[in-house]
Amino acid sequence: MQSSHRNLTQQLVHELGTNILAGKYSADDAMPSEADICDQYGISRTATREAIKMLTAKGLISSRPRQGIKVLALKHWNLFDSDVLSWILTGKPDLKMLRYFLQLRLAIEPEAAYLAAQYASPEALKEIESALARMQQATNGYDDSHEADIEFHKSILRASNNPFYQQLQVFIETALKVNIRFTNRMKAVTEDEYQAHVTIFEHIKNHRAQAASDAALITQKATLAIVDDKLNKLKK
Amino acid sequence: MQSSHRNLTQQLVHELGTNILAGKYSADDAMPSEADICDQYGISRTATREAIKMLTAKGLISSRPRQGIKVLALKHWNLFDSDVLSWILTGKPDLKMLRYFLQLRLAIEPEAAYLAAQYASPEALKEIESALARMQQATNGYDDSHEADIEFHKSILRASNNPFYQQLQVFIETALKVNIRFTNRMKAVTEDEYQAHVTIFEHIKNHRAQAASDAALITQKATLAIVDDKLNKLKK
DNA sequence: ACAATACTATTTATAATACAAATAAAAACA
DNA sequence: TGTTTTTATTTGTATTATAAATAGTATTGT
Repeated sequence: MQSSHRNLTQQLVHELGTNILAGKYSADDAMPSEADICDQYGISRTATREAIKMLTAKGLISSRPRQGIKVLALKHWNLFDSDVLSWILTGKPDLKMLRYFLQLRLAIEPEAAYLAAQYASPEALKEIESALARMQQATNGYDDSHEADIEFHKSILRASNNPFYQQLQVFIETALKVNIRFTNRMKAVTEDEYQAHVTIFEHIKNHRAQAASDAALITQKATLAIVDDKLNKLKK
Repeated sequence: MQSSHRNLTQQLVHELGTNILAGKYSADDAMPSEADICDQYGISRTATREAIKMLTAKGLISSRPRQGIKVLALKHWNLFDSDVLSWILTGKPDLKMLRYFLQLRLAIEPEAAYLAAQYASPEALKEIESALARMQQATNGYDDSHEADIEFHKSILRASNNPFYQQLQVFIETALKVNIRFTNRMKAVTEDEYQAHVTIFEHIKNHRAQAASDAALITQKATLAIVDDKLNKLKK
């Protein structure tokens, strides 16, 4: 178990969480009992149980007398929990997972742009604009373009003025990171991509909600189409 | 603390969770310490700490030495956690909250219908159809129409074949329950509403993805417009 | 007077032990 | 064979003790 600034319980949560997401305990009954975990990691039952409770709260496992600890089915997992999302990222997501992410981004982001155009505060607008500026600098090599890209998408969610959309920031961030990993570009964001982002921002700034939504939709559809295509070819 | 079939830790999680969502500890430092909670509910530190860890895992609180336990800002809460959603429902959500729900449903449900039209399995289609049948029976007074309505919307999410959309079943269910509470209808779902649902199903069944999405969108927009209107009038 | 440092008190973090409760599996029984 | 009882295993709860972290206070040196 890696040493760290975090306490024992949190370290164990992280360790077991990554293992579960990596499918290490998929053999159904392969999840160790409380006592096993204590032995294996050399820590007390107190810390172990608290870690187990945290994973239970995130929907990853169940823990009952005599039955022991079991990894639950995927449908019980809190997939929008930021820890769970970070563990997905650790666990080598495949193309299918990328498609799942894109399919939800396609729903979320255009509507978030719509809401941002309606409700964004001046401060929220400034945040979007500053992320955009960082992207431009990055095309000149002065900044990390992908980081700025992520910040742009997150700032629109914040501008939506809706706590549910705001909560989805980590989801979108993870989706973008998975996407970046697959497109495998060491290269920065292209000029075309940057211009598409500028268009979205201009529409938001000028309160053209439907136009902002449409502009966001187009990019999403294009990206998803490419991945759908790849997956269809793989099937053959 | 209500007695129940659940164990002490789970009872305490529920108790504290509902209190937090009800804004009982909003006074910043009003959250009691471990020792206080033990006294107040007459239970051991073990059970108390495990409950605190579960609430921490859901993003509701933080707990650090010397600082004690604090309710975190809304943006840290895992709003898509099914427990948190159930506690929102307990906590008398207002019109603004209903709008937040509707704004996200507007994004999710049309796209879910789109995906269902593309990917639904025969079994998934049967589930949608059977929910629809229950709605029709309900117009004749033989079933709970709202329950059937909720089941209809959830079955489309399941049919999407995407774990993220499937995970949002509890969110949509909660959104519908909040909506039902506000429209305050003792009456069943109307014939018009039922027909709108039939249309969506037919499009899904016949793989007309865009038509299914559009049909789902129309109802959502109408509902949101009504609530937006109410809120605007309240501001004046 | 001020800044840096050391101290102290409070609260959570971890460990260890003991026993209670739940329950799956095995044994006894009708 | 089907039902009931027993048993063994695993988690649930309680208690006590000590360690670690840290906000607030006091001290010290300049």
